[in-house]
Amino acid sequence: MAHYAKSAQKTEAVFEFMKKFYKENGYMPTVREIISLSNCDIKSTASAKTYIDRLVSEGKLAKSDNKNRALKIVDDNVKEIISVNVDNENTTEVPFLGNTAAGAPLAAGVVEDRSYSLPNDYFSLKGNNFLLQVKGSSMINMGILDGDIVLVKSQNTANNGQIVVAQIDGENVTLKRYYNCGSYIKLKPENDEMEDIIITHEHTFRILGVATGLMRNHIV
Amino acid sequence: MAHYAKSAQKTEAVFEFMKKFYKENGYMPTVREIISLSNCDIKSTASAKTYIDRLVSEGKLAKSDNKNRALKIVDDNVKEIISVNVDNENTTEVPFLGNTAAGAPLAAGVVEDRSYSLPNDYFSLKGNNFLLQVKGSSMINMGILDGDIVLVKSQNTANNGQIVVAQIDGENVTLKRYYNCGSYIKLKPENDEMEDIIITHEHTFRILGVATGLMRNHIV
DNA sequence: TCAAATTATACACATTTGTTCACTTTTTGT
DNA sequence: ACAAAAAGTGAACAAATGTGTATAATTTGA
Repeated sequence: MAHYAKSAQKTEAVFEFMKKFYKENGYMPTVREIISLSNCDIKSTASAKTYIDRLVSEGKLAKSDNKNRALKIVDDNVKEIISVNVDNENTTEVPFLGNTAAGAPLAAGVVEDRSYSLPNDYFSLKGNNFLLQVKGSSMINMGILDGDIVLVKSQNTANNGQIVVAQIDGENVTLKRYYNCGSYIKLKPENDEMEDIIITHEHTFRILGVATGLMRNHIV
Repeated sequence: MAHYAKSAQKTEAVFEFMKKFYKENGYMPTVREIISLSNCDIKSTASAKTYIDRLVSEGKLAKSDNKNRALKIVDDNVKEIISVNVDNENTTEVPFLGNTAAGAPLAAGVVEDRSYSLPNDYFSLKGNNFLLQVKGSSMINMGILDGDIVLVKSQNTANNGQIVVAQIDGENVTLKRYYNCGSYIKLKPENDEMEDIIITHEHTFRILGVATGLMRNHIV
């Protein structure tokens, strides 16, 4: 009863076409539209029907017999299909760019693989923002713990005393309190056991943003 | 060409039915389904078609001729139609019930005057949850600061060592680490300068929930 | 290479569905 | 109350669409 691997790919292609069609038109394609409009190289209504039946048996489509276009995408991401990434009035999508030890999270061409919808009536989300996960306990005195996600407002300058996301020598990204001392820059961890970091002119230094918020999804 | 006011209401009722049907089924009703399934008291397919045509001419529906169920809701709030309940694919509304010094936030009949949409792919939002703002610095060792908003999962029991929202003597609500010591209950503040709270049987004690997350909208 | 399983095709057919039309009923404005 | 306009009805029809069957082509595993 199992079907061949190659066919599984084609089934998926048909499914993709159907979702695309649904997104564009608001209703599902007919078997004949699958033949003529998809690029799946299907020439018979019976074949199209076979794929639909398979998708139904795989649980990806719901179907009522003998009804025209009466197919429903049961995949959880139907909503995603319909309303693509829409910020509604209460939330704003903010990209998640990795963690503070992960090198250059804002390098050109970085593709955000994830984002979170944040309540914009709680967080201040003007301008460009991103999220970063904290690694280590260097900001423990500020109530910023290992694993927390900080909300960062993108900007390349900061005032003394602000908590910044900074990149040193084009390498790792770090979250520290920032002081511009003229001839050098001081990054102060909020952890009594850690030393200040002094950035001299021999190093490249770049501010990526300023921390403006925080999320934590486990309390231990 | 104009039609009567009463009919306009009926047109709207048909439209509402169609949107509801679409929301539930993922596809639009046929003229015959409008007759049998809506409560609009329509007995003829021609009548149903008349309403559809009117909705199309009003710009509320888009239609391709001679196609089955080939209707599209052009209203901007399609997304709202699809994902009801304000919760869209990524967020869940969680009520904000005041602060930890605000008396009984969960008293019967309390009306939440506010709520926030939280990203449910970050926070764990199974079951009933609410939000509470922390007053004071009793949990500072846990990285929970004055003014933070804690996410609380509603439950009336807890394990030893969990951070609970509790109500003592029916009065103020407090956030502390919980230990059931048999003959008494100990609430331990995570602050070296504060004393444990011992709840004896002379007091009433009630667990309202367990802290599972945290938000902060300012980093100083 | 060979046979079985799978996939694909063409076509006929039945059902679903949109559309039209003649007619009736209801509503509206005077 | 009356006529015109609008709305509603039922039935017939045609188009769109899903379904089943017989058959051919392809793929798979040995």
